[in-house]
Amino acid sequence: MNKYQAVAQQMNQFIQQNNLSQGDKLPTLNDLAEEYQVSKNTIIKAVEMLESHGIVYQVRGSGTYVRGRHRKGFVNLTDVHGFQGILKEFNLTSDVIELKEIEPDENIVEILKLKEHETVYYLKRVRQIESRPLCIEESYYNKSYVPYLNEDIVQNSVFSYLRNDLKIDINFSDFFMRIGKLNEEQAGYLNLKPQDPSIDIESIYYLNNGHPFDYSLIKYHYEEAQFYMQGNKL
Amino acid sequence: MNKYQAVAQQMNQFIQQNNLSQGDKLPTLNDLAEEYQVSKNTIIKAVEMLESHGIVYQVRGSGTYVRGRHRKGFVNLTDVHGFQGILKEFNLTSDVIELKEIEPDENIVEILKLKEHETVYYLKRVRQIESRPLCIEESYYNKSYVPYLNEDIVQNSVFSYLRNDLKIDINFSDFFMRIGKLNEEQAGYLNLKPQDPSIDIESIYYLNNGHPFDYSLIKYHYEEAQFYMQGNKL
DNA sequence: AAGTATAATTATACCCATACAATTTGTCAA
DNA sequence: TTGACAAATTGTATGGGTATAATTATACTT
Repeated sequence: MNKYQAVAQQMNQFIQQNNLSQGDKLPTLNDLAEEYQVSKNTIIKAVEMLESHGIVYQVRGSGTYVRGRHRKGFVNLTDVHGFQGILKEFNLTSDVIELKEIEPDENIVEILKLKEHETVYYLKRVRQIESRPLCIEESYYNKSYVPYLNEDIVQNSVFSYLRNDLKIDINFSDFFMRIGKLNEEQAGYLNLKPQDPSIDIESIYYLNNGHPFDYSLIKYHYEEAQFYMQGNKL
Repeated sequence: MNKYQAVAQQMNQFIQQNNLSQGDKLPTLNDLAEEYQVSKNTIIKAVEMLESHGIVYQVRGSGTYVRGRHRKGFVNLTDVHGFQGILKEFNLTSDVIELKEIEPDENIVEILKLKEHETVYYLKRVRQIESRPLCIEESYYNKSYVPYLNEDIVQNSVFSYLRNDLKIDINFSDFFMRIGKLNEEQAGYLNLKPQDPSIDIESIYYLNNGHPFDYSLIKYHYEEAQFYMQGNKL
């Protein structure tokens, strides 16, 4: 791991363990550089990383301060695979509806930039929060990049499997959100009525080389799901 | 303006004007540094800026590439006050319902960290896209930071007034999103029925010194509004 | 004594130069 | 076709400056 990442991680741990909150001041950059035995620019990069994750903010001429913690119960769209994890304070479970290898339709081929006859893993899950249905998720993974999946893996976090075991790093992602309607089957999974609204989020995840490898369509329970996101300085 | 901002702006212009699209390769960092007559560090910072705005992505060992343009018709939550602007390809108009100076309730006082007897501007607008109602917006501006507003200003973009005239820069912001329901008055403004769903977004905007100065609650028309956002590398 | 302007100090932001590391891509030989 | 190697390109780390905003201390005035 790189120095600035290691430092950022340690600083984050320090903040969490000491339960620092909104407005608490951190040592100056010079002191931090001294403390962690790195150069000024490296500590700056570490703090920038924490800043981009919404953990601290910096004020020129004044110092570096801790940002208020996010409200609980909100799905964090900013930090999907970052320091905090999604809704980690709650008990998340999954029912796997379907997992199979398929040759997908044109739409998916286009989105994932698949070549002729390339296949994908199709995964359909219903995810619960504290045993209440939260969302229906349909995902397509390019099999060239994700060569193997099984029920065990998809029962838990697919992303941590990708990161920890396959050493796949996500570079960036696109999210599209709108309001949809539930059909009968979907309503059944979410304990709602057909024609009830749903929060539909399409996601496309890209690898470090800029190639898309995962397309997901998630329908969230409109009463259970709340989202948090964060804007940073232009 | 700083060098790296100026360079980023020029590079962005170049990308837009030459209509570069997904996967198009930019010159190497060395060449760009040469071209714009800045150091390698500065060009790196400029490219990082473009990257964080979702305009380009970088692949180590390979080069810098243009990201695909976002779908049209989506409110860009990533880049609220950045290069692209919100829905600038559409005709956005506003009806000002109310603009007044008030002493707000406890909730607002808490969120905006107001001192005893500090007042705020309260602004209520209905915003239309291509003459169709898009959202109802209620905003509270801390009068200590936004000393003056009038109907003319709020008819247009409040943010560009803040940036260009008051020299107020936003450091970061929080967004909370959930599904709400419309009451009779709100349904009237949006041409919907009472009890219809709405997309509710709460926003808090913070100044460079970390102080919140604007709290907004927006109810979007659930059929008109679609949102785009973007995740960046962890 | 209290408030106000001014100066000094502190702290982050920006810019530059350099060195080397890590990754991808192209080349060439076996 | 494959593998090894070289070249190209971005990423990381360090060190040194200058600029600018915020804070604190000082001096001054009333």
